[in-house]
Amino acid sequence: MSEKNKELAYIFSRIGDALELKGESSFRIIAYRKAARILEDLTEDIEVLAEKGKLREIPGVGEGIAKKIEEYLKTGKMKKYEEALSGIPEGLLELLEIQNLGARTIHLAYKELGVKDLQDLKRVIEDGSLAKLFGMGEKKVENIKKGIEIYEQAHERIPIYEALTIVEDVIEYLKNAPGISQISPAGSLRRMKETVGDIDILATGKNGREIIEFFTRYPNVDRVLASGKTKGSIMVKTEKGKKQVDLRIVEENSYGAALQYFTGSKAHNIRLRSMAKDKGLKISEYGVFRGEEKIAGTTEEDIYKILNLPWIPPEIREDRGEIESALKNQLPDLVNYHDIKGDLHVHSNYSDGHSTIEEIVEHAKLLGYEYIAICDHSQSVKYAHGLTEDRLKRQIEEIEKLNEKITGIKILKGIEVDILPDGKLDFSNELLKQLDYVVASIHIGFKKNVTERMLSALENPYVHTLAHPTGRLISKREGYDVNLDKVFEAALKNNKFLELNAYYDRLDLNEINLRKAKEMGIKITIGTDAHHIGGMRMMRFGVGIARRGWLEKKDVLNCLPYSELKKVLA
DNA sequence: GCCGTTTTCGGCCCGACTGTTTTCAGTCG
Repeated sequence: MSEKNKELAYIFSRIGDALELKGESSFRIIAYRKAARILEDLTEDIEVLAEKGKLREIPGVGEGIAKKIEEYLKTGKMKKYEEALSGIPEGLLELLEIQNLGARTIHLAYKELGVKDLQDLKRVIEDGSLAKLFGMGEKKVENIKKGIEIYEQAHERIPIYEALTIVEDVIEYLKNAPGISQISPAGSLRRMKETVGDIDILATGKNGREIIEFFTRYPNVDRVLASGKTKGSIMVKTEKGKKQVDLRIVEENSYGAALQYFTGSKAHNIRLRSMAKDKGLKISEYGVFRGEEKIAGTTEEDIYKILNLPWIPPEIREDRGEIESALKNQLPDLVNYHDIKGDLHVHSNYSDGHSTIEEIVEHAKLLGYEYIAICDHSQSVKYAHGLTEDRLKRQIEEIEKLNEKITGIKILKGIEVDILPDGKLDFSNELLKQLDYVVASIHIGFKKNVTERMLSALENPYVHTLAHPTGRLISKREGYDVNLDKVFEAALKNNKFLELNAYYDRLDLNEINLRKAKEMGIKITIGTDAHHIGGMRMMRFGVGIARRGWLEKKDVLNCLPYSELKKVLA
């Protein structure tokens, strides 16, 4: 939320890395990384918490970390950070991201061979000096070399959209593998994170080796990284480069335990295993054990049940309070894809979309929607062929005619009206008044008084929703310079909705902000911002992120049936 | 470094694989 939260999260994470390189106690390292993760997730402003003396109330923040936070907030510096990084060259920490290469080896290479960055590392591999170090050898070096290769071509995270496309194709292919029975995506993909590191698939079947071999013959395979009887790993060619896909085969009676384990998150799993331990049990990817005796493992539900927990949906398994809620039997009843009754943000070929209104409507019917809102750009957004007043009026007429003609679905006359650099809206109130649904957003002047402009838009009686409130693009840009706290307050006060833009590169608001909005009592709309009918399928990512933000059906405007939506918008 | 109705000290999730080792360390997920 606040800049300071992010800065501190970054600092603690770097301290963790630095201490790892220096061979510090692993528990201390874990403590720093945990603090980093929690700060990253925190919606409250750390400065505010510090002022109120509430730092120690944050789980994972004890005396030591609290003091360091205070020191940083007061002085802008942290002695521990400088200490931890001292004597560690700039390029060394980055090497921790390379597969098959860990802190011990990096440290060794640094001490013995003066390796300071990736370039040095490649050099000592080529000249053979790394292999000669104590405990090293040809094969280890060969694996590190492979790790570097993967790091260089595929280490960036994969957008959920791309990952899902790949995994669905691979799973479709795997259904024909000999003797395969159950198949599921696992990992952060199953948790619907906005980006994923790698693609994990879990399956059961009679002959693991045969299934893995079948897997390695997947048509788009670029290279086989590993192929055994329980695990296979391939690089798949995609439009955007090569991506790694892992397949694991487990026994039928371990499927639940393995699925739970490989879905993660790591933090969530550690909590579960701790709880199990307190009960004298042990959880592994093979099952739950009391001593030697296996007492669960076939289904995920069984694993949770043994800990007296209801099954927890994958999207919220992040150790962000879901276990506490589950213990109290107060898990949210998360919104589902089939709860969505319409798409409230679609562009037509009137502005920069590629589909006609009729095509969009037909497609919306196919998706089972009750309504659809056409929200094209307004006149000032020239690059998107924004509608002039005249063209908007023509569109209104077309929609009115279509509404008389078609059955089974309602078309809402909408607009995505720009909030101009001076804070005014791009159309007059007289015109906006004629529309069913008004979305306001910023496309011009990202750095110019964004907060004030949004606040004034939220004061306008004809605006319903603020679209993509932070303006971030996941793979491209940071987002507006905006004070979201103020925007949220204004939305609440004026009874406005905030958008979860489901376009895979936006996913804006993100899960953390969604949860905050929900807790404040602000309702959310999920819109795809589709520019062609194919883009309307982005709704599933929107719902995935909504679930990660703990949203329930009642928190989402477009879960309302048309009759009720109409009343709310009026 | 954090944490605690079993502990204010002594724990902190678990197992597999690999490669380098004569019994284990490093790395991964």
